[in-house]
Amino acid sequence: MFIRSFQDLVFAKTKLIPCGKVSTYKLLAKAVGRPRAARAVGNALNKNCNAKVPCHRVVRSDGKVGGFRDGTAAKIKILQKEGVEAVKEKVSLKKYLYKFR
DNA sequence: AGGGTGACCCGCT
DNA sequence: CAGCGGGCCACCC
Repeated sequence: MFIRSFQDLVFAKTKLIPCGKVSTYKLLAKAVGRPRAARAVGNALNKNCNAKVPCHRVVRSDGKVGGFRDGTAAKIKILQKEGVEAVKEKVSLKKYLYKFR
């Protein structure tokens, strides 16, 4: 299918995040060509949390897990299942950060 | 068409 | 180092 909007582009990139890794809203925004649209990225994921899109693997640039449609706690729970350790709702980007190229 | 919202980021205090 | 405010962008009403 074809990408017809900024949102779809965000989903496409989010799907590329491998299991056990995480990415940030800002990096995602940059990957889609809108380095300043980190906010819009979060908005997009919030309205389209599909099972095909691992939106739970997207965290804030400071390492905080950020928010989640089903609750921050649930997001952390999933991340831990994936193998990502979260302390005080924060993850080590130095270890789990996945960079786009 | 205009205004308000949101899973954010950066800078200043 | 932590907290507060403003700025930015895309989507919905």
